[in-house]
Amino acid sequence: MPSAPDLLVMYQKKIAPDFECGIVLTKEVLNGKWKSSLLYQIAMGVQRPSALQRNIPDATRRVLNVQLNELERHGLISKTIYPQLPPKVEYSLTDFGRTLLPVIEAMTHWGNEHRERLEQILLPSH
Amino acid sequence: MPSAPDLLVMYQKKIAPDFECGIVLTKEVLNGKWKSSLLYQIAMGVQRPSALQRNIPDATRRVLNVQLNELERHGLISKTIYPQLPPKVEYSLTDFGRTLLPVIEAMTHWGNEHRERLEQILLPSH
DNA sequence: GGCTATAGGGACAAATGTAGCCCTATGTCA
DNA sequence: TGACATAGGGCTACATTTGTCCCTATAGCC
Repeated sequence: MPSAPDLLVMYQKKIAPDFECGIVLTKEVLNGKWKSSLLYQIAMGVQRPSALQRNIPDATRRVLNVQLNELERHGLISKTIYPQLPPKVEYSLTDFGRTLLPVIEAMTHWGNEHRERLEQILLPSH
Repeated sequence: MPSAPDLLVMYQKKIAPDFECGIVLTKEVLNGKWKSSLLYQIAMGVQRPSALQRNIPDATRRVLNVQLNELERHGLISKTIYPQLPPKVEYSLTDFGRTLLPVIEAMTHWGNEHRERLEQILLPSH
Protein backbone atom coordinates (compact mmCIF):
# COMPACT_ATOMS: atom_id res chain seq x y z
CA MET A 1 0.00 0.00 0.00
CA PRO A 2 1.66 3.28 -1.08
CA SER A 3 2.33 5.88 1.56
CA ALA A 4 1.12 9.43 1.19
CA PRO A 5 4.50 10.77 -0.04
CA ASP A 6 4.59 8.14 -2.80
CA LEU A 7 1.16 9.11 -3.99
CA LEU A 8 2.27 12.70 -4.03
CA VAL A 9 5.33 11.93 -6.11
CA MET A 10 3.32 9.87 -8.60
CA TYR A 11 0.77 12.62 -8.85
CA GLN A 12 3.47 15.18 -9.56
CA LYS A 13 5.07 13.01 -12.22
CA LYS A 14 1.75 12.53 -13.98
CA ILE A 15 0.94 16.19 -14.16
CA ALA A 16 4.37 17.68 -14.76
CA PRO A 17 5.10 17.13 -18.45
CA ASP A 18 8.17 18.92 -19.74
CA PHE A 19 8.85 21.50 -17.09
CA GLU A 20 12.50 21.64 -18.10
CA CYS A 21 11.88 24.10 -20.86
CA GLY A 22 14.72 25.68 -22.79
CA ILE A 23 13.73 29.17 -21.76
CA VAL A 24 15.33 28.54 -18.38
CA LEU A 25 18.68 27.80 -19.99
CA THR A 26 18.53 30.96 -22.07
CA LYS A 27 17.63 33.05 -19.06
CA GLU A 28 20.52 31.58 -17.16
CA VAL A 29 23.01 32.63 -19.82
CA LEU A 30 21.59 36.16 -19.96
CA ASN A 31 21.57 36.46 -16.19
CA GLY A 32 23.53 39.50 -15.12
CA LYS A 33 22.38 43.07 -15.15
CA TRP A 34 24.49 44.20 -18.10
CA LYS A 35 24.99 41.07 -20.16
CA SER A 36 22.25 41.77 -22.63
CA SER A 37 23.58 45.29 -23.16
CA LEU A 38 27.08 43.93 -23.64
CA LEU A 39 25.92 41.35 -26.18
CA TYR A 40 23.90 43.99 -28.00
CA GLN A 41 26.81 46.40 -28.16
CA ILE A 42 29.26 43.73 -29.26
CA ALA A 43 26.79 42.53 -31.87
CA MET A 44 26.58 46.13 -33.11
CA GLY A 45 30.33 46.20 -33.58
CA VAL A 46 31.50 47.82 -30.38
CA GLN A 47 34.52 45.71 -29.56
CA ARG A 48 36.88 47.45 -27.18
CA PRO A 49 36.32 47.43 -23.42
CA SER A 50 36.72 51.18 -23.11
CA ALA A 51 34.11 51.78 -25.80
CA LEU A 52 31.71 49.36 -24.13
CA GLN A 53 32.21 51.19 -20.87
CA ARG A 54 31.50 54.53 -22.50
CA ASN A 55 28.34 53.18 -24.14
CA ILE A 56 27.04 51.64 -20.91
CA PRO A 57 27.90 54.47 -18.54
CA ASP A 58 25.60 53.29 -15.74
CA ALA A 59 27.75 50.23 -15.16
CA THR A 60 31.12 50.23 -13.46
CA ARG A 61 34.22 49.03 -15.29
CA ARG A 62 34.48 46.43 -12.59
CA VAL A 63 31.08 44.87 -13.23
CA LEU A 64 31.43 45.00 -16.98
CA ASN A 65 34.73 43.15 -16.72
CA VAL A 66 33.18 40.53 -14.50
CA GLN A 67 30.28 39.97 -16.88
CA LEU A 68 32.50 40.03 -19.97
CA ASN A 69 34.59 37.31 -18.38
CA GLU A 70 31.49 35.26 -17.77
CA LEU A 71 30.24 35.69 -21.32
CA GLU A 72 33.63 34.54 -22.53
CA ARG A 73 33.64 31.61 -20.15
CA HIS A 74 30.23 30.62 -21.51
CA GLY A 75 31.58 30.71 -25.04
CA LEU A 76 29.37 33.51 -26.32
CA ILE A 77 32.14 36.01 -26.98
CA SER A 78 35.83 35.70 -27.70
CA LYS A 79 38.62 37.99 -26.61
CA THR A 80 41.60 39.05 -28.65
CA ILE A 81 44.53 40.58 -26.81
CA TYR A 82 46.94 42.59 -28.94
CA PRO A 83 50.42 42.56 -27.41
CA GLN A 84 50.76 46.33 -27.42
CA LEU A 85 51.30 49.16 -25.04
CA PRO A 86 48.98 50.68 -24.10
CA PRO A 87 47.07 47.40 -24.17
CA LYS A 88 44.44 46.75 -26.79
CA VAL A 89 41.67 44.20 -26.45
CA GLU A 90 38.78 43.37 -28.72
CA TYR A 91 35.72 41.27 -28.06
CA SER A 92 33.52 39.69 -30.70
CA LEU A 93 30.70 37.19 -30.87
CA THR A 94 31.69 33.58 -31.37
CA ASP A 95 29.76 31.39 -33.80
CA PHE A 96 27.83 30.18 -30.80
CA GLY A 97 27.19 33.73 -29.69
CA ARG A 98 25.88 34.63 -33.12
CA THR A 99 23.19 31.95 -32.78
CA LEU A 100 21.83 34.12 -29.97
CA LEU A 101 21.22 37.06 -32.30
CA PRO A 102 17.54 36.25 -32.97
CA VAL A 103 16.91 36.33 -29.24
CA ILE A 104 18.77 39.58 -28.82
CA GLU A 105 16.87 41.09 -31.72
CA ALA A 106 13.52 39.94 -30.36
CA MET A 107 14.29 41.42 -26.96
CA THR A 108 15.58 44.67 -28.41
CA HIS A 109 12.59 45.03 -30.70
CA TRP A 110 10.02 44.37 -27.97
CA GLY A 111 11.73 46.73 -25.57
CA ASN A 112 11.89 49.53 -28.11
CA GLU A 113 8.34 48.89 -29.31
CA HIS A 114 6.91 49.28 -25.81
CA ARG A 115 9.47 51.70 -24.44
CA GLU A 116 7.11 54.32 -22.96
CA ARG A 117 4.87 51.82 -21.24
CA LEU A 118 7.84 49.89 -19.90
CA GLU A 119 9.54 52.97 -18.56
CA GLN A 120 6.35 53.80 -16.69
CA ILE A 121 5.98 50.28 -15.35
CA LEU A 122 9.56 49.98 -14.25
CA LEU A 123 9.64 53.18 -12.22
CA PRO A 124 10.79 52.36 -8.68
CA SER A 125 7.63 53.90 -7.26
CA HIS A 126 5.21 51.89 -9.36
CA MET B 1 39.17 77.11 -20.50
CA PRO B 2 37.33 73.84 -19.79
CA SER B 3 38.43 71.80 -16.81
CA ALA B 4 39.40 68.18 -17.16
CA PRO B 5 36.02 66.84 -15.97
CA ASP B 6 34.20 68.90 -18.60
CA LEU B 7 36.35 67.50 -21.34
CA LEU B 8 35.63 64.04 -20.06
CA VAL B 9 31.88 64.57 -20.12
CA MET B 10 31.94 66.02 -23.62
CA TYR B 11 34.05 63.13 -24.78
CA GLN B 12 31.58 60.65 -23.37
CA LYS B 13 28.62 62.38 -24.94
CA LYS B 14 30.27 62.36 -28.33
CA ILE B 15 31.06 58.70 -28.29
CA ALA B 16 28.01 57.29 -26.53
CA PRO B 17 25.26 57.14 -29.18
CA ASP B 18 22.14 55.23 -28.17
CA PHE B 19 23.16 53.26 -25.16
CA GLU B 20 19.59 53.18 -23.93
CA CYS B 21 18.67 50.16 -25.96
CA GLY B 22 15.35 48.42 -25.55
CA ILE B 23 16.96 45.16 -24.58
CA VAL B 24 17.54 46.54 -21.10
CA LEU B 25 13.83 47.16 -20.63
CA THR B 26 12.95 43.65 -21.73
CA LYS B 27 15.53 42.16 -19.42
CA GLU B 28 14.16 44.17 -16.55
CA VAL B 29 10.67 42.76 -17.04
CA LEU B 30 11.97 39.20 -17.25
CA ASN B 31 14.14 39.69 -14.18
CA GLY B 32 13.36 37.05 -11.62
CA LYS B 33 14.53 33.49 -11.55
CA TRP B 34 11.20 31.90 -12.43
CA LYS B 35 9.41 34.57 -14.46
CA SER B 36 10.31 33.20 -17.85
CA SER B 37 9.15 29.74 -16.79
CA LEU B 38 5.92 31.18 -15.46
CA LEU B 39 5.26 33.11 -18.64
CA TYR B 40 6.05 30.05 -20.72
CA GLN B 41 3.74 27.83 -18.71
CA ILE B 42 0.92 30.35 -18.73
CA ALA B 43 1.39 30.84 -22.45
CA MET B 44 1.10 27.05 -22.83
CA GLY B 45 -2.23 27.12 -21.08
CA VAL B 46 -1.27 26.27 -17.51
CA GLN B 47 -3.41 28.67 -15.56
CA ARG B 48 -3.88 27.59 -11.97
CA PRO B 49 -1.28 28.37 -9.29
CA SER B 50 -1.19 24.78 -8.06
CA ALA B 51 -0.52 23.48 -11.58
CA LEU B 52 2.21 26.06 -12.10
CA GLN B 53 3.79 24.98 -8.86
CA ARG B 54 3.71 21.33 -9.89
CA ASN B 55 5.25 22.13 -13.26
CA ILE B 56 8.03 24.21 -11.73
CA PRO B 57 8.87 21.99 -8.77
CA ASP B 58 12.25 23.60 -8.06
CA ALA B 59 10.57 26.84 -7.01
CA THR B 60 8.75 27.38 -3.75
CA ARG B 61 5.09 28.38 -3.71
CA ARG B 62 6.21 31.50 -1.94
CA VAL B 63 8.57 32.67 -4.66
CA LEU B 64 6.17 31.80 -7.45
CA ASN B 65 3.49 33.87 -5.75
CA VAL B 66 5.86 36.79 -5.40
CA GLN B 67 6.84 36.65 -9.04
CA LEU B 68 3.28 36.09 -10.24
CA ASN B 69 2.28 39.21 -8.33
CA GLU B 70 5.05 41.15 -10.03
CA LEU B 71 4.08 39.91 -13.48
CA GLU B 72 0.53 41.00 -12.75
CA ARG B 73 1.71 44.36 -11.44
CA HIS B 74 3.66 44.83 -14.66
CA GLY B 75 0.55 44.10 -16.68
CA LEU B 76 1.82 40.96 -18.40
CA ILE B 77 -0.68 38.57 -16.84
CA SER B 78 -4.13 38.93 -15.36
CA LYS B 79 -5.64 37.07 -12.44
CA THR B 80 -9.18 35.79 -12.13
CA ILE B 81 -10.41 34.84 -8.69
CA TYR B 82 -13.45 32.59 -8.59
CA PRO B 83 -15.43 33.11 -5.38
CA GLN B 84 -15.45 29.44 -4.44
CA LEU B 85 -14.35 27.20 -1.65
CA PRO B 86 -11.80 25.79 -1.92
CA PRO B 87 -10.53 28.86 -3.75
CA LYS B 88 -9.91 28.80 -7.48
CA VAL B 89 -7.62 31.19 -9.31
CA GLU B 90 -6.59 31.38 -12.95
CA TYR B 91 -3.87 33.40 -14.59
CA SER B 92 -3.67 34.27 -18.26
CA LEU B 93 -1.63 36.50 -20.51
CA THR B 94 -2.96 39.99 -21.08
CA ASP B 95 -2.89 41.53 -24.56
CA PHE B 96 0.31 43.21 -23.52
CA GLY B 97 1.71 39.93 -22.27
CA ARG B 98 0.89 38.28 -25.57
CA THR B 99 3.10 40.79 -27.38
CA LEU B 100 5.96 39.16 -25.48
CA LEU B 101 5.32 35.78 -27.10
CA PRO B 102 7.89 36.20 -29.88
CA VAL B 103 10.55 36.85 -27.26
CA ILE B 104 9.47 33.85 -25.20
CA GLU B 105 9.46 31.69 -28.30
CA ALA B 106 12.90 32.86 -29.36
CA MET B 107 14.32 32.17 -25.92
CA THR B 108 12.65 28.77 -25.68
CA HIS B 109 13.82 27.78 -29.14
CA TRP B 110 17.42 28.78 -28.58
CA GLY B 111 17.55 27.07 -25.22
CA ASN B 112 16.16 23.84 -26.58
CA GLU B 113 18.34 24.00 -29.68
CA HIS B 114 21.53 24.22 -27.63
CA ARG B 115 20.37 22.30 -24.59
CA GLU B 116 23.31 19.90 -24.23
CA ARG B 117 25.95 22.54 -24.62
CA LEU B 118 24.17 24.90 -22.27
CA GLU B 119 23.72 22.27 -19.60
CA GLN B 120 27.46 21.64 -19.75
CA ILE B 121 28.30 25.33 -19.62
CA LEU B 122 25.97 26.08 -16.76
CA LEU B 123 27.26 23.38 -14.45
CA PRO B 124 28.29 24.99 -11.16
CA SER B 125 31.79 23.56 -11.52
CA HIS B 126 32.43 24.93 -14.99
C1' DG C 1 -9.88 14.03 14.31
C1' DG C 2 -6.18 13.81 10.94
C1' DC C 3 -4.90 14.12 6.26
C1' DT C 4 -5.36 16.20 1.57
C1' DA C 5 -6.47 19.92 -1.48
C1' DT C 6 -7.32 24.90 -2.67
C1' DA C 7 -4.81 29.93 -2.27
C1' DG C 8 -1.99 33.34 -0.01
C1' DG C 9 1.09 36.18 2.97
C1' DG C 10 4.42 37.80 7.09
C1' DA C 11 8.97 37.49 9.05
C1' DC C 12 13.44 36.38 8.72
C1' DA C 13 17.80 33.91 7.02
C1' DA C 14 20.81 32.78 3.34
C1' DA C 15 22.61 33.44 -1.09
C1' DT C 16 23.75 36.00 -4.86
C1' DG C 17 24.67 40.10 -7.41
C1' DT C 18 26.32 44.74 -7.88
C1' DA C 19 28.77 48.96 -6.60
C1' DG C 20 32.79 51.33 -4.71
C1' DC C 21 37.08 51.66 -3.31
C1' DC C 22 42.09 50.79 -4.22
C1' DC C 23 45.95 48.71 -6.55
C1' DT C 24 49.18 47.41 -10.81
C1' DA C 25 51.60 48.72 -15.41
C1' DT C 26 53.01 51.61 -19.44
C1' DG C 27 52.84 55.10 -23.34
C1' DT C 28 51.69 59.87 -24.91
C1' DC C 29 51.19 64.67 -24.33
C1' DA C 30 51.59 69.28 -22.04
C1' DT D 1 56.18 65.53 -13.34
C1' DG D 2 51.32 65.19 -13.55
C1' DA D 3 47.11 64.04 -16.18
C1' DC D 4 44.94 60.88 -19.18
C1' DA D 5 44.59 56.86 -22.00
C1' DT D 6 44.82 51.66 -22.29
C1' DA D 7 43.23 47.02 -19.52
C1' DG D 8 42.44 44.37 -15.44
C1' DG D 9 41.74 42.37 -10.67
C1' DG D 10 41.34 42.12 -5.16
C1' DC D 11 38.57 43.18 -1.37
C1' DT D 12 34.61 44.85 1.20
C1' DA D 13 30.01 46.62 1.83
C1' DC D 14 25.52 47.17 0.37
C1' DA D 15 21.24 45.72 -2.21
C1' DT D 16 18.34 42.72 -4.11
C1' DT D 17 16.62 38.07 -4.67
C1' DT D 18 15.55 33.54 -3.04
C1' DG D 19 14.54 30.20 0.23
C1' DT D 20 12.52 28.56 4.80
C1' DC D 21 9.35 28.41 8.28
C1' DC D 22 5.03 29.47 10.12
C1' DC D 23 0.39 31.27 9.98
C1' DT D 24 -4.83 31.82 8.09
C1' DA D 25 -9.32 29.54 6.06
C1' DT D 26 -12.53 25.93 4.20
C1' DA D 27 -14.26 21.56 1.95
C1' DG D 28 -13.84 16.59 1.16
C1' DC D 29 -12.45 11.89 2.49
C1' DC D 30 -11.50 7.88 5.61
